Amino acid sequence: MVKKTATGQPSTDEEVLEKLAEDYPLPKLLLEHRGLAKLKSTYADKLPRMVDPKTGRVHTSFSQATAVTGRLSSSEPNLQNIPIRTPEGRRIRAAFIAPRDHLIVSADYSQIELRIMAHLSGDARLLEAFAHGEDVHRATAGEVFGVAPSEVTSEQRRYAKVINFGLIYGMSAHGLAKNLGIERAAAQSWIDRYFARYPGVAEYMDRTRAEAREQGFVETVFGRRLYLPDIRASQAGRRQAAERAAINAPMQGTAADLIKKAMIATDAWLASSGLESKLVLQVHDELVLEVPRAELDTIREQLPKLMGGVAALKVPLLVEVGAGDNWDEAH
DNA sequence: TTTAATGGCGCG
DNA sequence: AAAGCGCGCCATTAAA
Repeated sequence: MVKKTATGQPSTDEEVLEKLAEDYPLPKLLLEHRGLAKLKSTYADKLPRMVDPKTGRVHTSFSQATAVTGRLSSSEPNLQNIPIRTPEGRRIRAAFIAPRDHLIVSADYSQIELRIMAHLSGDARLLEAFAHGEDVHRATAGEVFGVAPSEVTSEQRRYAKVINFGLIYGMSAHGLAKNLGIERAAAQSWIDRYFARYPGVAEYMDRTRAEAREQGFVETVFGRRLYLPDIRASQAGRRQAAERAAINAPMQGTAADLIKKAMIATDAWLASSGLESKLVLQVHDELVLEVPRAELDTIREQLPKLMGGVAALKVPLLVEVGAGDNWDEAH
């Protein structure tokens, strides 16, 4: 039976259409059309109309008190959802260009939420993987599949990546099974194997759910709270949704705290150093700057140190920097 | 014409 | 019944 929407209508979302595309030619065409229509209406048609005639730039508005986890949100236009995942979408991103004699620099925290999970859980294997600068998805695959990291196949790494992300979101065996296209029981056994290899993470998840239930809130590393009114709901669905939010919020929220500290540190540094580089955007785990070519080496050297040094967690904070004539090339 | 709900989908 | 967190915005439809 096909998936239903909230109002009981048959769903035509991407997952359903991909499935139908196995048997019919039309769904594929519809997906293509939808993807292109999305790019045209939301970005290609819209953004040029939002250029401020006074500055020649697109100016977003950042809200500091919208997202419950402490993230900023961006609107009118939202510049935190500019496409990057498809070649067609990247052409939109490439339209964000640096002024003459400047470059766009992007500096993003690598695997920030998984690093925070390692910090919060204190799990020995996870801490060690990050301490040694390992490819964490590969390391996880090695543990879960019982092979040496060097023997991990791309398929195994893909599985491990889905598991790692799933953990951050409080995903169930059902969700993992659907995502990987495997049986629920098989998904559960992967989760069991994960927790057997990373017992600190399992304890952390239990501890967080218990804390949420007892206190009615969870906290980030820096103490910002997310209240969870549904954590004791009699309706299981609402209660489980609150539990997933409780699992996710300390990780997403701590990441938000860290990048806010990084923004403050970056602004203070640029202001005090006489540099002409400017912070122009924040995209959750990424800072975007406009940098005079003459300052590129300085920014490349100093910015990762600055961003990585805003807090001393039990794992190093790695920052990846890219530069280019436009925002796409900066990645 | 504006507002609200809905389904869908762009990003981290 | 739902089973994956957090956002904002599009087109469409219906109501105000």
